Amino acid sequence: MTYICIMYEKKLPVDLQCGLHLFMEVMSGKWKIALIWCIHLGIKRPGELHRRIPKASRRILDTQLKQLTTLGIIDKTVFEQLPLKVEYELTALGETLIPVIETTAQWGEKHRAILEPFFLNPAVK
Amino acid sequence: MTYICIMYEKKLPVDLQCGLHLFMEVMSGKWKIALIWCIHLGIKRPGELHRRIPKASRRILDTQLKQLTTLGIIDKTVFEQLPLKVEYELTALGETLIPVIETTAQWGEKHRAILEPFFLNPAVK
DNA sequence: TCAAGTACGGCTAAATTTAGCCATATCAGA
DNA sequence: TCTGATATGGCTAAATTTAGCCGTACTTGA
Repeated sequence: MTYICIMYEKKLPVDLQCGLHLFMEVMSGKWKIALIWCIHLGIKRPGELHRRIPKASRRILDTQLKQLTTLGIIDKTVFEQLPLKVEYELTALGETLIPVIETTAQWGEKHRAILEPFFLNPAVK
Repeated sequence: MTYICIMYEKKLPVDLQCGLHLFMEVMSGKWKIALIWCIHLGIKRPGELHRRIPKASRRILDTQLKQLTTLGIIDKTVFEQLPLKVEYELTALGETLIPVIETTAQWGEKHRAILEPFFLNPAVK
C-alpha cells in the first residue's frame, strides 16, 4: 500500500552518516520531547496531552504525534467506540529512548546556568 | 558591551523547562554535530572544516560556528598574522558534550536499520 | 598582474517547520 | 436544541533555518 506520509517531503537530502543525526531527526520538532515524556509518564490521551502542553496548538501536537507514530516511537490505539477514544503509548523502541533522553537532560540541567541566558536573551550579552 | 547576536531573534518564546530542551537548542542546526565532531577530531581551521563538510555552504558553516562560539561550546582563536589564520577548539563545556553525543550516537546506530528507511524514503511505506 | 589561497560579511530566496483558522462527526447532559 | 466533550482534517500564513550569490581584504606564487 502506498500513501502520502505526513512527513514533509524534503527537497534537500538529509545526512545520516552518524547515529546522532538519526537521534536528532527523531527528536527534532518543537514538542516531541514533551510528548514523549508525557506519554512516558502515563498521559496517554490526545486531549489530556493537549491540556498538559497548552502552549502548543492542537494541530501541531497531532502532527508530531503522527510523526512519532510513523517512526515507531509510539503506538496509537483507537478504541472503536463512540465517542471515540484514543490512547498513545511508547513502543519498545520508544522505551529505549528514555535513558538516552535522561542522559542529555542531565547534561542540560548541569549546564543550565551557563546556557539559559543565551536563549532567554539572545540579542544582548 | 552590547552587540547584535547572530542568533535569529525569535518572535515566539522558547521552552526550556527540561534539560533536554537545552541540549536540543544547542545541537539543533543542520551542521553543528558535524562541526563539533570534526573539531573534536582535531580539524581546527575553517577552510579545512569546509573541505571536510563540502555539502554545506561556507556561509552556513560560519553561521553555525559563530553560534557554537556564542554558546561557549567552542573557542575561536585568531592569530594576528597575515594572511589571517583562525583555529577553533572545544571549550571545557564543549568537551562535556562528547560523551553525551556518543550516547545518543550509539542509540542511533543501534536502531539505524529501523529508522533510516523512514528518512531516506519518507513518502512511501 | 593574474590566479588562488586565507578569512569574512551583506543580502535575498528557498526550504522547512510551526501556528492558527475553519470545518467535520458523534455523544452526553442541561 | 444548545453546549461542551471526544477526535480529526484542510488550508494558509507566519516564523525560522538554510542555501547561494556577490563583494571585501590580504598574502603568496606563477
